[in-house]
Formats: sequence, C-alpha cells, structure tokens
Amino acid sequence: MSPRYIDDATREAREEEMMQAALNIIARDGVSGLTIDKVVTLVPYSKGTVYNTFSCKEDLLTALCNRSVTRLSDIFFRAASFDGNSREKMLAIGIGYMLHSQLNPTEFMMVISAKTPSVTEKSSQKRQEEHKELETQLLGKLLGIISEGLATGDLNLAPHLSPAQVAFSLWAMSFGTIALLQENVERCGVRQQMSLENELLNHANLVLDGHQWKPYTPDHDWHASVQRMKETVFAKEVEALESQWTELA
Amino acid sequence: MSPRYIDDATREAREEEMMQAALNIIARDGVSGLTIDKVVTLVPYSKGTVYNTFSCKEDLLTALCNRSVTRLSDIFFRAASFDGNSREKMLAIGIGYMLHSQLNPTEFMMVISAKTPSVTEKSSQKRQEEHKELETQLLGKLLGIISEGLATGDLNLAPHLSPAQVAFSLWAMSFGTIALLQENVERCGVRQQMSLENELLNHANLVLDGHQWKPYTPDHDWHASVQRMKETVFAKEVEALESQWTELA
DNA sequence: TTTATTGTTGACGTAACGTCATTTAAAACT
DNA sequence: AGTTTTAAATGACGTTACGTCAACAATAAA
Repeated sequence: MSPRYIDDATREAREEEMMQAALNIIARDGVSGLTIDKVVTLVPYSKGTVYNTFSCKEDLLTALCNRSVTRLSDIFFRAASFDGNSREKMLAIGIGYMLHSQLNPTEFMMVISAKTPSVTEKSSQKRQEEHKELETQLLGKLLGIISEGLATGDLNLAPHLSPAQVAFSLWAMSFGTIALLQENVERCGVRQQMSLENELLNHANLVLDGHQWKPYTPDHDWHASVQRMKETVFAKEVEALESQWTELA
Repeated sequence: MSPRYIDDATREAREEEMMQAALNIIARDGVSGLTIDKVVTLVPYSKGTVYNTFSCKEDLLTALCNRSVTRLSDIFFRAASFDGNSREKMLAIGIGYMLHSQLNPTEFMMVISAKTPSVTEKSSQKRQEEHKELETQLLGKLLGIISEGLATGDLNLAPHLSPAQVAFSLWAMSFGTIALLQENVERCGVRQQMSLENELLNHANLVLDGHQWKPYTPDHDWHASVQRMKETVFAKEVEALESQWTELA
C-alpha cells in the first residue's frame, strides 16, 4: 500500500530543467515576457507538474534569484581566497559582485525584482526563507574576512560598530552602486560616462577608508590589485565577459 | 470644423485621479494586485480613456514612481535649506530620503520596481525620459550643496573625483542602505536589529569622512544634527510618521 | 491481484490585457 | 440654426495567461 515516490535527485533535475527554460525565455522575451505557459511548452512536463514545482510565476522568479545567489556564493569564496591582505580580499568581494552582475545582468536585476513587493507578495514562504538563508551565508563570508582583518590588525573596529555593520556597509554600498549604474548602460544622463568598475572602486575605498582598514587608499595601488584579481581568482569571469564582448562586435 | 480639445489642466487632473485610484488599490491589494481593470471601475472614465493616459500597467507604475520622485524633490529642497554647515546639509539629503521612504514605503519600492526590467521593458519612452529628467534634477540639488562645501572650504575634492561622483557616492549608498533595510522590517535575519536611521547615519559618515568633508565624524555630534533636522526642516515628515505609528497602536 | 497513495495530466473557468469600430460632442464654418 | 469636422470617449471583444481540479497513471506494499 505505498505509492511511487520520486527521489530528490530527479526532482531537482526537473526543477533545474524548468529554470533553464525560464532563463531562455527571459533572455529572449525579457522578464515581463516570462509566462508559465511558455515554460510548459518548452519542457516535457505538464502545466500541473510545473505548478507543482513552482507555486506561481513569482515563485519561479524567486527560485531563479536564489540560484543566482548560490552562484555568487562561489565567487565570494574565491574572493576570500585571493592572495593578498585583508582589505584586498574585502575589495575582491565587491569586484566579484560586480563581475557577477555584469556577467548576469538579468539575474542581478532579478535579485532586485525578487525584493519587490509584487514578487514577495506572491512567492512561496519556503523559497523566501531559502533566500534569506542564502543571504545570511553570503554575509558570513564577509564576516570571515572581517575577522581576518581584526586578527591581523589591519582593521580596528570603531567602538560603535559591530562586524556585521561593517559587512553590511560594504554590501549596501556595492548593491546601491551596481543597481544604479546597471540600468542606463547606453542611456545618457548625468551618470553616463561613469564606469561601473571605477565607481565601485572609489566607493569601496571610501567605505574601507572610513572604517580605517589598512592600507589606506593613498598607500596602495588599488587599480593594480583589481587587475591582479581579474587575472587570478576572477580570470574565469573576465574571460567570459570578454568573449561576450567580442560576440557583440 | 474643429473638435473639442481637452486642456492640459483637466488632463493632468484626470491623470492624478487615476494615479490616486491606483495608489488606493496598491494600498489594499499590493503592487501585484494592481490591474487596469480595477482602476477603471474606481474612476469615472472608460477603459479606453485610461489606456489613452497610460499605455499599460507598467507605464502607470512608472508614472507613480515619477510622482514620488517629484515629492522627494521638495524634501531635498528643504534639506538644502537646513541651517547648518555644508556637511550637515548633505547629511540632511540622506535623512530626508530615508524619511520619505519610510513615510511612503510603497512608493519607494515602486522606484525599485520601476527600475526593474519587467517594468522598463514595457513602460512608455516618454515617461522613462521624464524619470531620467527628474533624477537629474535631484542630483542637481546635491551638486548645489557640493559647490557650497567647495566654496566654504569644508570639502576638498580628491584629484580623481568630480562633484558628480561625490554626489553619486552618497546617493548610491543611501539607496542601497534603504533598499536593503526596507524589506525585512519584521523578518528576522542578520540585519534584524539594525535600525535604519542608525545605519544610514553610519554609512553617510563613512562616505563623507572618506571625502574628507569637514567637520569629521569625531569632531561633531551628528545625532544632534539629525535631531535638529527632524525638529525643523523635516518636522512635517516626522509628525506624519509618528501619527502613523500611533494609528497602528 | 488488490489496494492505497502519490504523481501527472490537460481541459476549463476566470480574469486581465489591450484594441478598435463606433459613438459623442465641441468648435468652426456657412 | 444647421452642418461639418475631427479629437476624444466608449465598452464589447478577441486573446492570452493564470491557477485549479477531477480524472487518470503508476508504483509498491499487502
């Protein structure tokens, strides 16, 4: 008296299959062009099964967002393994975040979309908790680097700030900078000429100097550090970005 | 041989009427619950007329966003008129931005929504240009304060930074901080205990110290400045926020 | 083989979208 | 006053997407 069970592996494989289909649709029709019906036609499962996996379109979007954050986790891991001082590692987090967002603009914007009321209002509880969990993991990576900075004496925590606040400051700054510069790549405006990489470096230096995290901006060639990151831990991302560029040309 | 024309005043009044209806719907059903059909029933105009005013739901959202930014403009104006030194005025911009976002969380999130691909992909060209224009106006207010700081000698521009970059750094930081803290007001997580006002003040000080904008953080009681702002130029907003609070209790 | 239970299916009712042929009415001209 | 002209308003309609659910399929224990 027992039914057939589906094992977790195939269930996840199916989930991945649907998400990939969704990404293809988004790449072609944009986020607004994503519909469950289109996913159903691209996938060897019925509407019922798709709805059994994702409670609604918004839930699917949140899942895609979580998938993206998971990948970001790997980038942060590599950032933390950069061969350099603690401040360079912290900067590497920001640069990695930027590279990831440039490489997957859709996915980055989806993280914004996923924080939007129209999505959170409808997405499933389970997947939203998963999202929170993933963000906590990311912050954990930052906290590790902060501990290292404290241990080596590069960073002296201001009395009114906790490590979590230091982590959050860099995150908020990176997020804001990327979010605001991401859009208008080719639209003109006050921010038109600013290069994302430059601004991010400037802002990160402002914040890290503010935290008195040594070495200070004038005492170090930060552009060289960024260059080295791009050649080592983020070589993969840089190459992918460049091949994306030549593809367009 | 001429038809009836509608003058701009009534046209705008009608637009406002529809937007107000939309805000009521959003307040009740959330952003995802907004539909053009609902707007039509709440308004003494037909579907055709509504679609004649807003090309689609996303266009309406962008319009609501622009309306919000216009109001923000007034707040920035008052921030710039704060009786204090240039750095206090700059801080006032950030605090005003925060108060505005707390007072109108829906509208703030709509600004995020409006930057989301699913909206920009469908919104009308005209309204998106209007949005860009409004943002430029806001940045202009910041640039005015920066000029003042340069004139009084409080601010010494780093050689590699332009005034626009200084303005942008504060904006990105404020936006990122508010956006990330806005959501989880009652959700638990790493950031749960952080108060938005405190974090914003911390981050603003980090950035402004980074720009070497005098007086430096240790040389001034910034909490007192914030208090004074809330009692003078932002008294209106603080009162509204407090009455909102007692309403809930 | 039977049975209990999970998993799958796609047709269907509902709802929102966006359009467009038709109607309305103000102003200009006679 | 009547006619004409044409912007503006209307709402019915075709289309598309949503999300559900009754029926069916498949599996493994009894």
